[in-house]
Amino acid sequence: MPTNPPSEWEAARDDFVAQWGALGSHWGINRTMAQIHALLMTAPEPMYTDEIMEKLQISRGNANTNLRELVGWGLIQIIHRKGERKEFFQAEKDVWKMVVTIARERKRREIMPALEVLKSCAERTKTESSAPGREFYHQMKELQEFVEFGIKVSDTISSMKHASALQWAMKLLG
Amino acid sequence: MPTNPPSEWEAARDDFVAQWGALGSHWGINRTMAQIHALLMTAPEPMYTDEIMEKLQISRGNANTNLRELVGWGLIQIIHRKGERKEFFQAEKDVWKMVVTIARERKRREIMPALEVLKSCAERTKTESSAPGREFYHQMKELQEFVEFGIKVSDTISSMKHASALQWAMKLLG
DNA sequence: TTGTGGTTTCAGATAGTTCTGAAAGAACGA
DNA sequence: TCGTTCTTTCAGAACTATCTGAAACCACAA
Repeated sequence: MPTNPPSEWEAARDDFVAQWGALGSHWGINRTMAQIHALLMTAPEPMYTDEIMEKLQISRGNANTNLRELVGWGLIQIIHRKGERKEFFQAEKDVWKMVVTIARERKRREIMPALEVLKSCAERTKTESSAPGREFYHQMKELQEFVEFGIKVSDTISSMKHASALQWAMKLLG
Repeated sequence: MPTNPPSEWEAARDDFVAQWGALGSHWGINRTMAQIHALLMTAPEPMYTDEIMEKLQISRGNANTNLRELVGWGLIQIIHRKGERKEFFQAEKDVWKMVVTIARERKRREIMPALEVLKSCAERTKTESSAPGREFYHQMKELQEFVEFGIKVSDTISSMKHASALQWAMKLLG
């Protein structure tokens, strides 16, 4: 089976997939998971496991695990085609929805647990009387308030439609 | 040399250091680097290498490397005390300044290179004529514009004083 | 049932990252 | 110059995250 020479857009796509993978790994997201996501984001049609394995040269186990993980994040969807037994996968293509999804998941998985620790650190040292103890308490409190505030801002923006968020941001910049 | 029982604030601090380390590693920052940062953030006085090694139970090489890295990020400062030969380290304690610093560095190190790839992907496929090719071009363009916009917003907010940013955000929430 | 096409699991292998510790280097005072 | 104190470097060790591949599993049709 001869492979056609890749068109320019397919070559560019390979670069995009590679870069998205690298970016992901700088941000604590498994490289392969990010690559699969990039691949599906730019796929003209939904893809199935074997195509993804082939394209990224990865094993079935790896593909399966990361596809499930992406489904867990809500970044891709499983598609069942009538008459077809196998599962197809398709990524959300809307950038705004994608960003909102990622923000929601990271908040749930990482920010909230961290916030709990900050709260507990503050709570436990509320009554410290030494100077360093009081200093520590204030710092935890400040950090806690900052994070809570950030969460509120993020939630507010996330709940906007893309257009409203854009309009709001334009006002900030203008 | 007998060690005094740790005060409550010191115990809480250990939790904070551990959690900050874990959080860092979820976000692509080396665990030790994040721990050193947490330690210095909550240090009543500037600390020197041996104290840090002792407190975190890490080797000299590890401590040195990560301290340099933190200096490179602009998150900690080297302090020279008169009469003392060794270097002391001290972290920025202002949360707002800290966040702005992190945002600036991540932009420089990770976002800008990624943006370049997006631009190049768009540029290279500007004239594609196939439907998937055009679709890909539009997607890269959209992503590029989104990122550029995000950078502008982030720069604008970063250049504000903490108080102004707060005021602005209150308006958003209100 | 049994066969087929597809998915999931997971023990062990691999690769990538981080850490250690010892040696070399640098700065300084005596 | 030499000795002391502190910092830097880096080869190899240790650790962690990720990946492979094969076996088990599952759903369905014949």
